[in-house]
Amino acid sequence: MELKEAKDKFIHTWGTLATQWGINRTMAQIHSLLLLSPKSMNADEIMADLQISRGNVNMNLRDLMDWGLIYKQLLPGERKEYFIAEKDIWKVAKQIAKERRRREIGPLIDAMADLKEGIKPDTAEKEEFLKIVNDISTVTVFADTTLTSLLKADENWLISNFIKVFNR
Amino acid sequence: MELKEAKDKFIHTWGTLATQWGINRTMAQIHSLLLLSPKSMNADEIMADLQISRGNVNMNLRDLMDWGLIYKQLLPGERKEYFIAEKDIWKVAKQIAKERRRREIGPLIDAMADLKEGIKPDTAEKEEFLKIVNDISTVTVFADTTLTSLLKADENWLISNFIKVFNR
DNA sequence: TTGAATTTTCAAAATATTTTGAAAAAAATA
DNA sequence: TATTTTTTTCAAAATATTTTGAAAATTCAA
Repeated sequence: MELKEAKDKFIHTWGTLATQWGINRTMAQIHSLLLLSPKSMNADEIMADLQISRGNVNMNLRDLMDWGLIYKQLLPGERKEYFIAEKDIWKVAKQIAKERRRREIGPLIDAMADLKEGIKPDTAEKEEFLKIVNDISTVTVFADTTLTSLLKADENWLISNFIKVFNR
Repeated sequence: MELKEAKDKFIHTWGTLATQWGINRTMAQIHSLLLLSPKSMNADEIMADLQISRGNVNMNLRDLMDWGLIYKQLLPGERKEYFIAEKDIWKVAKQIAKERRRREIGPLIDAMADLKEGIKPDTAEKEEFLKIVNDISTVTVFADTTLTSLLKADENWLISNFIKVFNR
């Protein structure tokens, strides 16, 4: 397998897998392209490389910046904007986890809180309903708290700690 | 807010959020309907309640069983199949985590392993490429290991352990 | 067995999401 | 300021996913 082939495979795999977990294909492809690129790239280069439209590139570069996975780089003497990916994979993983926590767990916590407030347990049925809402609330808040504290921890502590957990 | 209204809100919220994380809306709605239902339900009841087609109900009940979130219940004297949701929210959370680990992390580990095998580091460029693949491999395997060990742990230990982590 | 009840399948339709590309806006230069 | 380059926007088109519903398969009782 040659390098070009391997890179293409990497980009393709990343793109395909991403769709399975709610990230769109193009965003994942641009991300992997930049991850593998030794130098920063501009919109035209990305368009040419992945054969996609300017609007699509622009949109997804924006999303990737929102996710904190790439940075804009202004090169002196260059009009165009260049983009470079965060190469520290631990940071990448943290960013992804952080963003997914915000998107997936946050709204659930809010929704459960609303329901808890809105219903008073004055019948057996309502009590039963509130039991489930409360259970979900507990688990969700727990997951959120756990993830948050993990994300605050630094890499080395994280690894050593979980080697312990794993060896239990 | 009355009970019916709250239940509808719950089902609707669950369904909407689910789409944000790769689970389809109907599957999430059927799941929450069964989660809130004190008794098991058959396909016709679910169809009537959510106003969806038989095929759709059948398909998603099957998926929910694959996820381990609902069980088939054969009632004596009844021809129809009845379905009941796992009500223990800790088990539900574990099942979801387990399934997502299998779908999201597994294929990534495999893909990285393939790339590592296929490329030999005989040039600087290839070495650089392999560095990234290896980094991703490490983080991914770490996440997988961590999740697996967490899933093996029991609820009480899990909570007490993470209270410690959190208080650090 | 047969036939009625129930479940499953799957092509076509409906819906949702992503992508395009050209026009508008913004930024940089002269 | 006027002009050119670059970025952004967004309605329409393309693509992908979900849903329907009727036919086929299966299951069960007699």
